[in-house]
Amino acid sequence: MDPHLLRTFVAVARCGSFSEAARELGYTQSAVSQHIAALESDLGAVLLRRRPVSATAVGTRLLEHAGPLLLRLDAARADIARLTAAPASRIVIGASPLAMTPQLTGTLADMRQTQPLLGVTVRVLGREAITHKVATAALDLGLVDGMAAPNDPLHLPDVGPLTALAVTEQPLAVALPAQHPLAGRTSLRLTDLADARWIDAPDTAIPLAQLRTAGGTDGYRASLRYEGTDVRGLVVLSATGHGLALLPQPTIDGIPGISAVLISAPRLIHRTEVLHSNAVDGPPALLAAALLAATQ
Amino acid sequence: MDPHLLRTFVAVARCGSFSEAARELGYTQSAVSQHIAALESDLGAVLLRRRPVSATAVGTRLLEHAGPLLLRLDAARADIARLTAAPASRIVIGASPLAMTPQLTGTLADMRQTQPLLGVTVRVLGREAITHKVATAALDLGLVDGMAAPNDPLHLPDVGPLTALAVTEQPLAVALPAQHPLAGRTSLRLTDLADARWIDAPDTAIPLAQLRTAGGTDGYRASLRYEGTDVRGLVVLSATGHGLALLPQPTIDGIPGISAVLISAPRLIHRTEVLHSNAVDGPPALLAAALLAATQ
DNA sequence: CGTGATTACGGTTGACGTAATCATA
DNA sequence: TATGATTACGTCAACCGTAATCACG
Repeated sequence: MDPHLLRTFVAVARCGSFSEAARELGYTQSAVSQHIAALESDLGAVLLRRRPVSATAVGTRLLEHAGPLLLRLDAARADIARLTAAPASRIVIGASPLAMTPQLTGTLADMRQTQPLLGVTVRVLGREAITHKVATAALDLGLVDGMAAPNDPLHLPDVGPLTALAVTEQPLAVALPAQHPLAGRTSLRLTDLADARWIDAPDTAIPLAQLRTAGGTDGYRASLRYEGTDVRGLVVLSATGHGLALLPQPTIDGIPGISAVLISAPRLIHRTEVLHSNAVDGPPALLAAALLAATQ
Repeated sequence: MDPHLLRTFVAVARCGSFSEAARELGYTQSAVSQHIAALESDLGAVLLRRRPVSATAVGTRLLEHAGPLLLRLDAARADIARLTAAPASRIVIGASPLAMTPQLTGTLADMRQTQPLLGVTVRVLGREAITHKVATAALDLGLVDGMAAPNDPLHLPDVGPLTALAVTEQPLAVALPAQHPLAGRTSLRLTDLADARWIDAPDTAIPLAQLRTAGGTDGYRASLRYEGTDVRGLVVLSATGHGLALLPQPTIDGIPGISAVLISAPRLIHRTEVLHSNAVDGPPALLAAALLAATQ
């Protein structure tokens, strides 16, 4: 189970073609064929059906292992490189849309005044992408938001020794169109909305899959899938009755046409965390410390 | 970053000796030396100090990556082998001490009546060991307990695509000696006990480290460390005033000399989960389903 | 000095490319 | 028949062992 072979395997499975994967990896068709043959003989199972190429049951299972494995391997490489290399003067921050609160951007502004030469890039991404990219050093710092029980850490994929620190906890609210029958309420139980129509915006609002897990039901059906990372667009959709969305209360409060109704049960909050490789020094760690200090 | 090299590296770091690691791995001293040299040149950093052998800062960091990485690699191997091999008639169950409730052992007894030929082994272990061993197929089924927010899954190390299903949720209680001033209370806030003396029994009761995380304080100091997996021994220690322990309420209720005082805040419960490789058939999956069905 | 890590060197193995062959849409 | 996977084979590098060397206690 050489990582090279695994890498080839995932490439072939993704491309659906030996030759295409070979091109992508800079190998010959033959080498790819030999890689797959080596893996299959090593594991004693057929991993791929050929012509057309598709993963068998065993192959599919192996893919579930291979992804995280290769990610962690890249993360380890990148982490060691980060320790070895000199600290950069440029810093790239990845943030999920709801993590971009005025509170956080404010402290970032303060930070820049003390270190004006620091080149800063902010990149808005989905939550999983941020975790992966922080681990593999494609980002210096991550700001991730999500839903959790009070004082509970977010459930982030385990991609290596990263430091996650809570920055904010805000109440959760449903974005209801102003004319919605429940719009007048001050609070609601989440389960009361299990049969409503929701907008599934996994990279922006709380993913519906998470609501189902938290509620233990298979409700929270999606009327619309929203791909992308723009909060305003989601709010506009919600205001015009396309469906509900679960968001931090301050984000939706005061927006015309929308009523923010707090979730009273189960006890869940919206949480933002800073994510970085747990180096003690360097601009990312300093900035993380500043964000943490500013919000406590 | 060949896994072979990583494996050699962790062996050397653990043994504190190239020659000892060579013996353990079945290599020559020379091969081990070459492995370490290859790793160091690949990563461009010195990983080990020699004479005596100890890990450098970079080496220590690499060790943090290498452990989980190699574990996942073993898990992937074992998982594929499990899919390929015929289902065994023997089943090995790993359980953390507090997961061994009459409720669970009862359903296991029922199960044996329907499948009397099934050879069953029960092995009591620490939580981490169970997760690792289920992932690497050293166990067919795991019963793990822990502390969590209501309806929240346990925070288990991510060692691959395992299925974790909730079996029980029980209230948490502190085991107080009967003569303790707070023993008469029906419930307590956990933070009120932050300055008390605790027994740190990470493999039996709730680990104190977790209490600190949940409470956000660095209290809950240990007066005694209890290694091992025997609940009765822990209770005896607690009854004779050696320190407090956090346990599921039913476990301590009714034991003479001990008062079980419920935890009212923060909202935390004791949860038990069944853990198994998510195969759909075979004895482990059937047993997991039976356990789940019996407790809902 | 002696134990233990490193370096030198050789044999074997394994990996990849070229090219021929096979199989399937 | 054409595209694309497999097999055959040659070359080259990588790996590990033997043995000599080096270095620290």
